[in-house]
Amino acid sequence: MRASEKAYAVLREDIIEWRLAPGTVLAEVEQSERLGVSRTPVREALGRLSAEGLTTAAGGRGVVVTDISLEDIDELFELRETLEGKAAALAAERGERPVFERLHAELLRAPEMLNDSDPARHDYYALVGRLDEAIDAAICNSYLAQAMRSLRVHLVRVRRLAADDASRLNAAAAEHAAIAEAIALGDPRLAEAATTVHLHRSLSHLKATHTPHT
Amino acid sequence: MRASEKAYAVLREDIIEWRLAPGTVLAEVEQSERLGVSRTPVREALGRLSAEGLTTAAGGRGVVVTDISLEDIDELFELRETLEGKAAALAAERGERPVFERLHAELLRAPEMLNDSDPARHDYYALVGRLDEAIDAAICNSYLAQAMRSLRVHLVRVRRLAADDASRLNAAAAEHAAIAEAIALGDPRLAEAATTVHLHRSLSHLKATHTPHT
DNA sequence: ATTGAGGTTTATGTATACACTGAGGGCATC
DNA sequence: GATGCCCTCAGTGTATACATAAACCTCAAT
Repeated sequence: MRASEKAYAVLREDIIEWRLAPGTVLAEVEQSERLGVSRTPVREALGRLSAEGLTTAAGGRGVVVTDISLEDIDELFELRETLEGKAAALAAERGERPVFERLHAELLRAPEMLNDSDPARHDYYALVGRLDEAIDAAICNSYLAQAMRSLRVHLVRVRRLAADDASRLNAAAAEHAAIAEAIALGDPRLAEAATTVHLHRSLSHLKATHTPHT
Repeated sequence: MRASEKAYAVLREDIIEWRLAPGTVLAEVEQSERLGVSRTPVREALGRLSAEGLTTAAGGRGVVVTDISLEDIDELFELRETLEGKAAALAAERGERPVFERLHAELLRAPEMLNDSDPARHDYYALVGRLDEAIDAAICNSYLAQAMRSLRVHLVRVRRLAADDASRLNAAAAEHAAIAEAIALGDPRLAEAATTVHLHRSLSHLKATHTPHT
C-alpha cells in the first residue's frame, strides 16, 4: 500500500471515529512521525482530507480537524434529503426492478437478523449498504453519485454521536424496505416520499439520542 | 503567490478554457517545466484538480484531463436542477427580501446593458454572479453551497462549448429576474419552478448551439 | 513471423534538505 | 513597569535526490 494512502486512511479513520477531536491541529511533522512516513505523503493525505471537508487549512498555519455541531447536522440532512430524494426518484424511473424487489424482500426479513446480537447487526449494515449501492448504480448519474458519496463521509462521522438501539434499527429497516418497495414499483414520487420519511425519522432519532462527546 | 496555487490556477484555467483537451496526459515533470515550478506544487495542484473532478488519476500512470461529453451535460443539469432548485426555495424562505428586490430591479434593466458590445456583457455576467452569491449566502447551508460550487466548475467548462448570443442572454436575464422576484416574494415553490424553467431553457440552448470542439 | 522474456527507460512515489514566513518570547528603552 | 523591537524558533512551502514500478522496446527462440 502506498504511504500516502495509508496516511490518508489512518487520518480519515481517526477523524471519523472521533479519536481526533474537532479543532485538533494536525502538524505535518508530528503526524509524519506518528504514522511512520515522511511529510510528503502526509501532505497529500491532508490535502485530500481538506478537499473532503474533514479538515480545514487554517491560514498557512496548520490543518485543523473540522468541527461538526448540531447545526451542521440540520444542514447535512437538508442536503441529504435533497440528494437522496432525487436519487430514489431516479432509481424508481431507471432501476432494474428485480434488484430492488430482492432487496425489499431481504429488508423485510431484517428484524429477524436484529434479534440476534452484534455480529448480526453487521450483516444488517451491509444490507443497507447494498441498497445504497443499488441506488447509486441505478441513477446513472456520476455527478449525483459523487455528491452523495462526499456527503456520506460526514454522515458516518455524525452517526457516531448517536446510539443505535435495536428498536430504531427495526424501524429503520422497515423504512428502508418501503424505499426499496417504492423503487421496485417504479413509483418516483413514492420513492422520494419514503426517503423523506426515513431521513426525517433518522434525524429525529439522532437529535433525541445525541450524546455530547467527552 | 504560492507556487502550488499558481500551478493550480493555471492548470485549472487551461482545462476550463479547453486549452488542455480531455484525455490530455498531465505528466508532472512536463507541467513543472512548463509552469516554472518544481514537481511538488504541481503534484499538489493535480491532487486538487482530481478532487474537483477536472482530472482523473489514470491508474498510477499519469493524470488525464477528464472527458466531458453530451451525456455528462444531462447528468450535470439533472444534479444542478436538484441543487439550485432547492437553493432557490431555501433562499425564498430565509433570504433578506430587499437584497433580491434590488437584484430583481437590476436584472430587469440588464437588456439595456446587453445592447452594447462585449465589455457590457462582462457586467452582465458579474450581475448574475452576484445573484448566485446572494442565493449562496441566503441558504445558510455550507454543505449545499459547497456542492453547488463544485458543480459550477464543470458548468463553466461546458458553457465554453456553446455560443452565447445576445437573444439568449436577454432571455436568460428575464429568467434570472423571475428567480430573483420569486425569492423576493418569499415564495419557495415559485422560486424553485423559476429555477427549473431557467435551467431547462439553458440546457436546450446549450444542446441546440453545441459546437463540436476542434 | 509472432510471441515471450528481459532489460532499459521514464514516470511516479517518497524522503530529505533548504528557504521563508509568522509567531512568541526576551530584552532594552522610555 | 509597560511597551516596542528584535531575535529565535517552529512549522510550512519548495526543490531535488533517490527508490520503485510499470511500460515499451529489443532480441531471441520457437
